[in-house]
Amino acid sequence: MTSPLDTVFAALADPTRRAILSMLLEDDMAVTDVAEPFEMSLAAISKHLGVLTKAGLIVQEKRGRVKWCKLDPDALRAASIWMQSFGQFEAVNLDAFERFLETETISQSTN
Amino acid sequence: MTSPLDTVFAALADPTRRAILSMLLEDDMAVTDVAEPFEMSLAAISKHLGVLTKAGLIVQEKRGRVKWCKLDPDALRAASIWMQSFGQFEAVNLDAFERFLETETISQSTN
DNA sequence: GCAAAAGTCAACCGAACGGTTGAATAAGGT
DNA sequence: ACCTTATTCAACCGTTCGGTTGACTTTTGC
Repeated sequence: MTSPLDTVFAALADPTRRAILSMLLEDDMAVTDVAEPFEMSLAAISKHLGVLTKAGLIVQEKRGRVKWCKLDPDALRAASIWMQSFGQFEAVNLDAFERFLETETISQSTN
Repeated sequence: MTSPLDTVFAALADPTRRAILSMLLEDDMAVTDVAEPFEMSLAAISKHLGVLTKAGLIVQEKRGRVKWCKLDPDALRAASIWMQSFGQFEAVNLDAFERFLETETISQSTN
């Protein structure tokens, strides 16, 4: 048996997939549009979206010939709850968080 | 370049490693004692501890011939902060959390 | 009706993962 | 000194991962 946390964390372990989640945080997107900023094939992105879907992090809904991807925060919430057992995290420090997101973005673009 | 989040989430993606973290949450432990409840070789556990160490989730300190493992919540905090950008998580619901930990433990023992 | 667009599928590839075993190293106990 | 305990190392093995390519399906626009 594999716990849902296995798939959620495994999905989050890839920088491309985290970047996709960030993009979807801003707006729902079609598969092709998700793929556009990346330097890899559409098929590769399609696979990544499959991983995110299986992990329950996004949902995909086909309308016409385009498949829309939208964030589904429930699985993330479960994982977040798990993590908070360690370290008794205080309320999010937004300053630290923004600095953090910035370095994340930079390290992505230099992949 | 690989982001620290890559290694943290990858480390968390394995149920054995999450179980080890749970154990270390209660107390610092020697490698042999960490290995005891698991049905795999000591070498395998040693590898898992290596992964957790590289991810910064634990620290290992050798004293005499035994190597002590203790939790290091800093890396987890960073990952947790990242996750909280999705879903605007409210303060932890402790009831839900305990139910959750329970199912986690069960799904582990039936591996 | 047909070409183009959106997306997936299947086969393949090299690298990383999770485990094993057996040998090696280091420190303690007596 | 020597056996035991604690832990790692190295080599190996099968499976999964992240990517590619090329063929395929479905929908749309003209």
